[in-house]
Amino acid sequence: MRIIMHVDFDSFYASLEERRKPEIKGMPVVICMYSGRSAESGAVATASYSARALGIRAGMPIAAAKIKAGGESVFLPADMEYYRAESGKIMDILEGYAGSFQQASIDEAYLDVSSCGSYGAAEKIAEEIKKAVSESFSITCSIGIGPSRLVAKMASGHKKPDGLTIVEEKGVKKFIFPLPVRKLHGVGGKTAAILESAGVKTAEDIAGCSLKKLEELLGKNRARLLKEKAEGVDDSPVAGQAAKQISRIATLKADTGRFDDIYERLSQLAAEMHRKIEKNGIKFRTVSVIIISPDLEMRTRSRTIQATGRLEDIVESSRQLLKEFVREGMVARRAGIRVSNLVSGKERGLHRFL
DNA sequence: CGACGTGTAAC
DNA sequence: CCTTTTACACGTCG
Repeated sequence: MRIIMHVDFDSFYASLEERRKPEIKGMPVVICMYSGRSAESGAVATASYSARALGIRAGMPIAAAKIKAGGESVFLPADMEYYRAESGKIMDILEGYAGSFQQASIDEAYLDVSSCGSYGAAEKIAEEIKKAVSESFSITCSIGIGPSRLVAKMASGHKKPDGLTIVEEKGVKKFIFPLPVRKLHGVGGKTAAILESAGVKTAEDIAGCSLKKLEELLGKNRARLLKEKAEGVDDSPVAGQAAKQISRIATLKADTGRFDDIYERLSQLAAEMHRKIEKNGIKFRTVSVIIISPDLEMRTRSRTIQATGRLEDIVESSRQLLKEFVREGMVARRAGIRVSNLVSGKERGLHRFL
């Protein structure tokens, strides 16, 4: 039987800024992604716990957060380079405690600690990790331990910040069943509304629901995946996975339908993306252009070509795709670029044999 | 089946 | 007033 740990750094960006600027410690700290179109346009990336107490949440417009904040609070621009560098150092420490390891995002990781033998031993490791991370990096984290990634993740979310929650196999149903459907990973507002209007309110309701009925509500695959989650079933291994797509998107200074304006920005994004592609030795077959209109609707156009890693191929494909958008009279608030159908650099492709 | 466009979700 | 990046599912078309 496996023992999996999920480690989640508490309000990570805000915690790093408080460490850098001790004078703001304890104040409501709001880390912002500024879009650059006006002084305050943008969204909240992370709010410290004292900022959350004021009702400030990730994803909220900065202007809305400022209204909630009132007086004594600190709004800072996100410094992603710094956060990524610090994250990398912490992840290196965590990896040392795991049989297998998977970084799930900049501030989350899964550790397979099965080889420690017992939940008691896993708890000791978790305490050691908290101590090491706190001493070396001055941040707290919340840790969940369970028999699967699914349960470990839900456990880490149970008590925050600085929490440690253990859910053993025998306690899984008791832990999951009372949860409102919205709390299950993969259930957002839309899905929750569908389920609730069908009288399905808790994880236990999902578990008790026939697969057929659930499929009518959500479709075949989502129904199966959600039922497994509600029942606490998850066999997915802790293992890194190759990326399947790489994208870059940016907000434009002003809404525009002009080819030249959008093309200039797409070219910059393509160059940025290409550095990452080079670094990873990746090739791709599909290039997409993403346009977000002033009413925030997303549109994409894509084109599949011969496997390539060249910047010129990204730029040329995106030029053609953007032409289509402009011809259709599309106006852009934001514009971006994506490569997918990734092929690892060494693979030459099956066409050699066909 | 592969390609394409959209929707949902999480961080 | 409304960021950024990634993943997955689903419908449609040829």
